[in-house]
Amino acid sequence: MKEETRKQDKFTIISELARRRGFYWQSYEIYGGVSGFATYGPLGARLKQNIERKLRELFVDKLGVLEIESPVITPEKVFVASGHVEHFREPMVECVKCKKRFRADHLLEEVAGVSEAEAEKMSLDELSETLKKNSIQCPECGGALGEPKQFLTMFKTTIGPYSEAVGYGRPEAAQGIFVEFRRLYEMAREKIPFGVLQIGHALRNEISPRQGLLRVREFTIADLEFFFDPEEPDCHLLKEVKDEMLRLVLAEHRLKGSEKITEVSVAEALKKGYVKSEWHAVFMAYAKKLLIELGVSAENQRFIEKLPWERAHYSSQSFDQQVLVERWGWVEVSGHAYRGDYDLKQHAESSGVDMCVFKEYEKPVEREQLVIKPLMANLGPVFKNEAGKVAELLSKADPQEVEVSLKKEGFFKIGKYKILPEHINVLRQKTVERGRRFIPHVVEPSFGSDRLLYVALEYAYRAKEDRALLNFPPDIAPIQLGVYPLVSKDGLPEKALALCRELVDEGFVAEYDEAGSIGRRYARADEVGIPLGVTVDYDTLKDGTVTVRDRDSWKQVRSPSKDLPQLLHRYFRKKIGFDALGAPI
RNA sequence: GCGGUUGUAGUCUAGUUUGGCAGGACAUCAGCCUCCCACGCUGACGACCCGGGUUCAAAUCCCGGCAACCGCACCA
Repeated sequence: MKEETRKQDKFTIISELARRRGFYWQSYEIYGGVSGFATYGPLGARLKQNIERKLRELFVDKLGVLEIESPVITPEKVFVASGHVEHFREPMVECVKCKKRFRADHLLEEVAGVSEAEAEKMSLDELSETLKKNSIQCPECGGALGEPKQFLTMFKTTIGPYSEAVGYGRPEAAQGIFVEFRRLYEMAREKIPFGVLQIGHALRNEISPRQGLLRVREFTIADLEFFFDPEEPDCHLLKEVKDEMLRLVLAEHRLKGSEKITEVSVAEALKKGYVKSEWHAVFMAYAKKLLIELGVSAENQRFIEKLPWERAHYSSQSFDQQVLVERWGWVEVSGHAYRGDYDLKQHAESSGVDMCVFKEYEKPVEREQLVIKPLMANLGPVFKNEAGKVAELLSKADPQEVEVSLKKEGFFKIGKYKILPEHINVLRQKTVERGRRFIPHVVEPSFGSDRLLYVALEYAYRAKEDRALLNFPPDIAPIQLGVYPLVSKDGLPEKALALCRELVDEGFVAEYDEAGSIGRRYARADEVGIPLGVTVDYDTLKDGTVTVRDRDSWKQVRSPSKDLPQLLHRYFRKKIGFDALGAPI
């Protein structure tokens, strides 16, 4: 891209506008700034809250998902169990001569022809050895390579005064949900399926974050872990979104080097097996609708299926929801991973806590079961002090086998012990199974708040008659109303200020402005995306009506100020449009 | 992390070649004007990325750091 075009591209314009008007900027500016960290100003903080509120409305209010808030600092054990300590790192080697750094595993793949799967499994020592064996040198300058080192992309810290109590800043909010699964399951009244949402900060020590809000080291993630029974994978919400169209870039096409878009309905995507789980597909549909509500039209969105080696270690199928932005092309705004039972299983194993759920059958299943009961009175005298061991072995034996062997041979050999019929009772016992125990499967939609905010900004940006305008959807606009006196004299300011207070009292985010000409104030308001302007003029003094101005069309309607609260509430709830706010002028 | 380019009020920028009072525009604030889209007038506020060096004197030259942009690399 040419320097000139870059100067005017939307990323530059948005970044400048964001800084100037207080949406966001780079943190720690007074000390020169630190890349990968952003501070949200008054407008940005509010915009972000509004976007997150929409996530809550969608998932918590409508779908009944539970929301929690858990710590960022996490003891090492958790991320050892989750696999992050092992996988959230890159082996790097540095050239001794030119100091360039390379991924050690990638070098082996490219230069020595080691397969990707193999290279990924290697330890540092193995990598080092293989590099030496193949006498691999710096691909840039031919210099010698140093020892490979791990670059861990999690932030490491210690908990309390003991250096051995290692902790990490979480790179995702999901683990905070998995480790609390038992309690959350109880709070869901032990009913499956259910979902848990967490919106909070996550940390990733990116090597070189350079894309403004799109890649920061500390960011806000909205992880929704949805737990369901893999044997009953049906989603009751499917009917609501089955006809929603999804634009998919499938792995099979990507493997052939194509980014062909397959446009199918949710129902079709499932039928054709493009998306493996109903819940997965349903959440993708909701994600698409959410982005539309944030101002990103369908044709500027797509879901790209991750290739096996691009997927995170826990995932068996993943789609990234991407949005087209001007400077960088397609960028990820949400990830949709099928995590299976990976995480709960890992935590169950590491912690020793059972992560199974119990699901009652509609009708209990009666089952006749073969049971072996050792008759200790008879075993004792024969095996003496080994009798206990024999009994234990018997409890592990397959009853079926025991019975068959006894019938056929007249005895059953277990280890070095010979069991005769009189040593045991073989019973047919009726048991009633009332349900099933299993580890739930998880589908995870995971949104990056900061990225949602950036795309909402970029898609809201319009240049109109040489001035900037942000046409946020009214329900995410950081400021809802601008209230103005037409001129600042003759009692109009007092009247307007009173009206503004009244509207704030009614629960609106309204701002009063009397500085400069009315045109200038409209322009100022447009630039931060205030959807409606309410202007008090001389007619207001006579008949109590005010003008309401629409940010996008600049149209105006006239309405009695006393009707405003009710009308505006309906407008911001999307019950009525702008024209219904009053009489045309 | 590497290489190249760059860093002047909130924003855009002049000045850097050749060291010598840092200037403008927009925005903001106060006042005037103003009956609906950045009008005009008066005034005010406000900057040389940070640290060190050379020099009588540094925005300017040199060194180091930080940051941004571009390229490379990286992005579980």
